[in-house]
Amino acid sequence: MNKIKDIARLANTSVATVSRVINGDPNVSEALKKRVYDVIEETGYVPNFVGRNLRTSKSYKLLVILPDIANQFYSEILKGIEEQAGHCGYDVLTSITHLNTEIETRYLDMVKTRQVDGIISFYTAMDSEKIRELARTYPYVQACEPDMAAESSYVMIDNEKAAYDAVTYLIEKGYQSIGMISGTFYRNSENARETGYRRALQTAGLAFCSDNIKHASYDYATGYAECTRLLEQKEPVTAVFSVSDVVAAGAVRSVLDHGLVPGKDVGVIGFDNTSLSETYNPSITTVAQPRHDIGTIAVDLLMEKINDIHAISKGIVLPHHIVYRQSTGDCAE
Amino acid sequence: MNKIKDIARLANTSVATVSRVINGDPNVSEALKKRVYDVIEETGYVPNFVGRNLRTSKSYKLLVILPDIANQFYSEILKGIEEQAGHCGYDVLTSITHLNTEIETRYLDMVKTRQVDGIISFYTAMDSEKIRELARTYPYVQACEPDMAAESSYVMIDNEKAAYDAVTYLIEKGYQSIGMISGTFYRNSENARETGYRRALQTAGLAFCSDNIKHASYDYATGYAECTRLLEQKEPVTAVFSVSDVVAAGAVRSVLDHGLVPGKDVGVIGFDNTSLSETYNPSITTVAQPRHDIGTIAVDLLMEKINDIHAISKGIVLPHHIVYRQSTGDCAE
DNA sequence: TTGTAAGCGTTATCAA
DNA sequence: TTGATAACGCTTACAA
Repeated sequence: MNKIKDIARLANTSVATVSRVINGDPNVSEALKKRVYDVIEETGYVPNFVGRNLRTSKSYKLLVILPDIANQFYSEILKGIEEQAGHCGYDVLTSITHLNTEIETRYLDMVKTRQVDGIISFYTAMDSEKIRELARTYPYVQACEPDMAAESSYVMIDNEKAAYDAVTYLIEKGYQSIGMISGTFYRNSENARETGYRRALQTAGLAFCSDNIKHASYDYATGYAECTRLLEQKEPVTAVFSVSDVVAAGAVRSVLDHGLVPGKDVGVIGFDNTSLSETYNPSITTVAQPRHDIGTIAVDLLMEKINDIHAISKGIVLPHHIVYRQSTGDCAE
Repeated sequence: MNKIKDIARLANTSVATVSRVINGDPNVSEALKKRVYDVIEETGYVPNFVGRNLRTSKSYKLLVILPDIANQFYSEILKGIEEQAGHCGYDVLTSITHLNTEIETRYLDMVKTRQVDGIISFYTAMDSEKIRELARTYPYVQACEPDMAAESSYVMIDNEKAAYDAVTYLIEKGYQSIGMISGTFYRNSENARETGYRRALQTAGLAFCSDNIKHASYDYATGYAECTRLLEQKEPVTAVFSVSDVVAAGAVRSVLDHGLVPGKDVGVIGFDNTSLSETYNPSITTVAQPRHDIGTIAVDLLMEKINDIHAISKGIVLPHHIVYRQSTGDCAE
């Protein structure tokens, strides 16, 4: 494998000059520049970035840590991240933890071991103190599901208000007995959304009944099962607010299997506006997050920390909106 | 930021010894080892892997290049890759090209610039000659959608036979006029599947009509639109074989909107056994690929090349199977 | 404009 | 068992 030294020898010049040519330094004569380019062309030389990165203490790589790629939700966010990172001259690498702390540790270490310049994380299973220490010392930004105790920069929506808005909409639609299918993983947002759910009931003067909050994994089957419980309990619900679209899809199916009509007999609202909510039959009303913006802003926040690790940590809250579809009787067939 | 030199000074020893301790060299006295560990603990020292990687010419990182993360299909494959890579002491990084050649080039270069030890690619938009040269010189394995001219190792299913099996099943179910919704991106597998479709018709003595092959993007909307064309053309089809589940979902919806019953009036088969095919209403019969095995085998093939870049290139073909669901009248409600 | 040489943080060779 | 030091491939003062 050719190194810069070989190129210098073949082009009859010094490694410094070759380096200058590679890095577009204008202070190289046209003749020499051409000679070097020719040799690079001939030999197919590619600089070793490990050597470069060591010397410059920069990798121009960002790492995005996702809990789970199966979640449609992250696709559009990632596009925003890549777009903005590209503007800043950074490449984006992604890793998936599958909610495993050991794996997460390995990837978090990539910023400590200088293999990436910063990290954007969408979920952490680590304890707060560890993350706090990390965020204090290395560029680290949280998105969507921040651990507030970490005191890092973060970007997210107002989950409490989002839930409040969704449930309030169900109430406006005339549904009186509203259940919620929450989750068991993302406790921060789940708690916030449960709070919003209760506040909406309270504001409307509806009674809260703890039986009406169920908890599902983020999959279709448990969404189906928990909705079934809500529909078959002593005081059945007539509407369901779910913390995820796939769970809402399971719920809709349960409604159908009970001989009820989604959006008429039973209203259903999901969360995240994933393509499933759009394509499911019937289509599912859902709370949409500004995914692209979440991505670009996460990068901006990270850049601030990369440029100055002591930059003040910012929390940025972005607006959400509801997408109205058949499962609440909107957007008729 | 502490470096190995600092640790050596604080522990009153040499950098060589610290390096030995870090790397678990047994030839270090217990006393010294403890002293070094204590200092590492106190200081929170983390070795700089860029320095290490430069010295050892190894990164113990693999890069997986995906065309598009929105595709559910890759999630399980990625798990297989991560599992097997873990066994081999490698971390897995992922990048998404969005089918953009420029972006793909940037990520492919990571193996040339020595930032990763090898690459597994699920789709390439580059021209064959470039990929051939890359695969000759660096560890590079193709999965699912190989460019055969690249002469790299690869792992995939037999797409021709998979399509043949799917269409033959529709014929066995009694459908006589079978359409196909192919795609416009993954030409290798699409061509193979179109060939399999035609061979199945031929084998059954059914006439092939070019009007019966439509081409959709890999999304719901065009699946819906193309199926609509198949159902409304002069000689309407009574069954549809689609190269992707999401397209099949659109097709199913179109069938419903024509007042027809999927799995009875019109049979539909999708491809990839993504969760959508399982959860869609009605559920969708589909061709399943051995996703987990595709992942582990891709890693094995890559390791062979990492250990010896001149190792012979292997093509591995894995079995597929059909998952029977409602859209072909199986697996009754 | 060009070249020499130090240095990035590590590992590994060699000698002690 | 330990330590001194060269080397990995590159960038960047500094000197010429």
